[in-house]
Amino acid sequence: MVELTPGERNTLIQIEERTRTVSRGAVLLREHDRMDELFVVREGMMMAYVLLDDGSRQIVRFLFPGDIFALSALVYRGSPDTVVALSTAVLSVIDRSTIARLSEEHPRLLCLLLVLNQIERVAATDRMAGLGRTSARARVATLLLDLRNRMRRADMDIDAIFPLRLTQEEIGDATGLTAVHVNRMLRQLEEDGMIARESGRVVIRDEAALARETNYVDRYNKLDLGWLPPGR
Amino acid sequence: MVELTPGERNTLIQIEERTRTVSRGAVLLREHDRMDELFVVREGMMMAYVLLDDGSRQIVRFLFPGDIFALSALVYRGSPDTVVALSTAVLSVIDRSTIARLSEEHPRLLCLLLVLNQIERVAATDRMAGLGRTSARARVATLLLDLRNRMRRADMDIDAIFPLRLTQEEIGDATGLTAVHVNRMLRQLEEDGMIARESGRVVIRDEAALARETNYVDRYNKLDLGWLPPGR
DNA sequence: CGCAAATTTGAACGTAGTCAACAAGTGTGG
DNA sequence: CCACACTTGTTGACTACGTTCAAATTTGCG
Repeated sequence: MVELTPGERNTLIQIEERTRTVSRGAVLLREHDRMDELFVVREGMMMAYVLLDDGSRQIVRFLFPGDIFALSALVYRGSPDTVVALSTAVLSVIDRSTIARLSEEHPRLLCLLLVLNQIERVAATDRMAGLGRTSARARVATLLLDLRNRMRRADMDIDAIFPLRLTQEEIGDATGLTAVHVNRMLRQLEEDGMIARESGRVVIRDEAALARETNYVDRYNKLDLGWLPPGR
Repeated sequence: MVELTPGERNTLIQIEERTRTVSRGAVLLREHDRMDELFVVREGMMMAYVLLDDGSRQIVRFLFPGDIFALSALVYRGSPDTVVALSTAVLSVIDRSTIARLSEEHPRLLCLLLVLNQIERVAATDRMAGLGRTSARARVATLLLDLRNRMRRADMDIDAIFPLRLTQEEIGDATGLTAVHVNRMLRQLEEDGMIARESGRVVIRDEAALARETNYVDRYNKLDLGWLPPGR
């Protein structure tokens, strides 16, 4: 994204030194839990969700290598959401006081944090538009494309085939649908030749057609970071 | 929120010096427009929305005094959304290079920017949960409460009565509903004695009951900013 | 005052939800 | 290594929430 200076690179390595491994299914953080650390995903896949009063669940974010989360520890004592590992995952653990230090010693890195935040914020509005204004079929198609692309960013071996690692219920909780209806939509996409499924893996058979169904935009593209201050 | 140092206060005043007034209905920024400035709302009310291919619209954010927007100019050249004034509004205009300067001279202010970002991100996940997992009635009720509270933050005169300044179509575009259904929900809330309406103004008649319908959380409360670096 | 925009209402429709039953996987302990 | 239990996926029938379409009414602006 940006060429880092040796000083910045070293600082990052230092910051990300302390790691923790969580195994598939483990709950890293529960809603309302006290928190005072941030995390960076190094390996694996996770998800963040909220539970509503009536027991229903909304998955608000999937996390892949490179993603920072629990940044809300910078603002709230209690976690706004629950974070669970969908595969065994390795995390860097960062104390929130580190951010204060960073802001003074490496202003450009803090600006980059702001940049990551913005990318996410825009991605969040995309999801909002999807939830509010698109069909069940489009939402499922969008999720599949998004997951594939984000897995690909971490593992360039992934191309048309990728491991889904989600139950249909989870897909539903991410897209605002029921598991039953997700099943029907997947089936439809399969019958229409856009995807195939084989024991937990999804095959994208006709990416162009699938993309035409969706409102998916890759927000990690076309960045313009010309305004950044010089690195230290 | 935080006690600013005189130096920080002066810097902020300087940064926010350049203002612009936009009149009701004016489009400040159009989706995909080139942009290289940020804005802070000083007075008035605005909204940001995206248009989907099929012509439908999703309002992704309402803006009130104190809100910063077009921060995505720090990341993208083209605006991800359209921003329109819902009332005559006064804005501070900030060049994006100012953020770079700020990061070097006033690290704590940049941290506060990060904090604002986080508040918004969490509010965005609330809205996602609302869109994905709550009834039409709950969404409308949540919007009303949210708008009232945010107007109140800028104008403490506002209590149970507030000017809506939105058409039912706009409420629909914010909540993922049709104008027709919004009408029915407003009517229902009115019949149930929770609200009343009088020429563009809404009266909250039973706030407790209304709140019970919603998943609304005021995210500007209970902040914990103990980690911030010292101000300069 | 007149016109366009916004609201209101009713009726018919359709997308997605609910409920239920069964099949297929998956993992675990004997 | 198999048997059993439990989770996940699949399918059908029925329901319901919200949409669509259309027309009448009200509101507010120029």
